[in-house]
Amino acid sequence: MLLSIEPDSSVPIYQQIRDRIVEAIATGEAPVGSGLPATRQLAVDLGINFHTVNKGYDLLRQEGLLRIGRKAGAVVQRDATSGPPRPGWEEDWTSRLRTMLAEATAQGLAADEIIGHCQDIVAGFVPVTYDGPAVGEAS
Amino acid sequence: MLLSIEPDSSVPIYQQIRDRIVEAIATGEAPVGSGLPATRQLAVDLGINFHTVNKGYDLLRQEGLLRIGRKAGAVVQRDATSGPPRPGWEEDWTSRLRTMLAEATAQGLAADEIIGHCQDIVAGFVPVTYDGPAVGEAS
DNA sequence: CCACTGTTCTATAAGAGATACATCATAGGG
DNA sequence: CCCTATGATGTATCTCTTATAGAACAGTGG
Repeated sequence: MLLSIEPDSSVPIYQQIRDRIVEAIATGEAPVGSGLPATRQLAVDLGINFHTVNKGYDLLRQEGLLRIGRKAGAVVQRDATSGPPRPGWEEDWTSRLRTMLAEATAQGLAADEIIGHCQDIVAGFVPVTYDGPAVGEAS
Repeated sequence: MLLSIEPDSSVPIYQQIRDRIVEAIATGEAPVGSGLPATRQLAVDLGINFHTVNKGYDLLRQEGLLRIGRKAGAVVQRDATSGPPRPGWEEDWTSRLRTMLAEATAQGLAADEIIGHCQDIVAGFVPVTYDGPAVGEAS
């Protein structure tokens, strides 16, 4: 897990951490069951405060993508087998996606160009499936 | 132009205003050349401060989607004929889209489901074309 | 005892509102 | 016809609240 942060960006650092990890889950770089770095360790690596990392992890926990425990640290949890997303997630996500696609349309991108971009991006992702041992689970 | 705002949302009000207007441009509800309500008027209608509205309008101006003048107020400007988006826009947009699609993948949505959502949304948009008189232009 | 996470507290910056100022259009009087 | 008054609009400055980021401390399990 190697992620980089832009300290001078307008998006909060904890949001950047959350985004990069979400992308790592989608690309398969952080498969379900794999452990993420400890909050303080990652904070040192990024040169930021560990509380900021903690906030990013907590966001992912609220989204059901992470399980945080003392023993194993942060473990990627969400997959097709761990139940559906929390209620209302799909509506919220669709709404945000709508805004994003509207922006592209307003900027002059044609419909097929937009869909092409989406396909290119999704093609780089792998479906989340859990094929390893129960890392972080009680023995 | 009828737009509603969620005052208790976590996303800033000025961002909501910007998002709703972007969507209105994409759906054709606010075609290029049409005028938006005056900042103070819209602020009264929404029950918020006019400065907040002004900030939302200013965002759209920076994105090249709006032209603000005393005479005609805020006028939708961006279309295919008013030049390309500002440099770096497409890279930034693609990056944000990537995060959004990764989120859906991590939540368990299949690739074809994601693309289907995108197609459904884009199908509700109309290409931005300017077919009216030069509203707000010097005579 | 060591390695982790969780909690509480404190500066700094962003969001939202209130107020005051500058600018332009239009109407009315000279 | 020109000048000025008034209203509308956009712009700038200030203040209050909240969120963000950082620092020190406490709790928990191996």
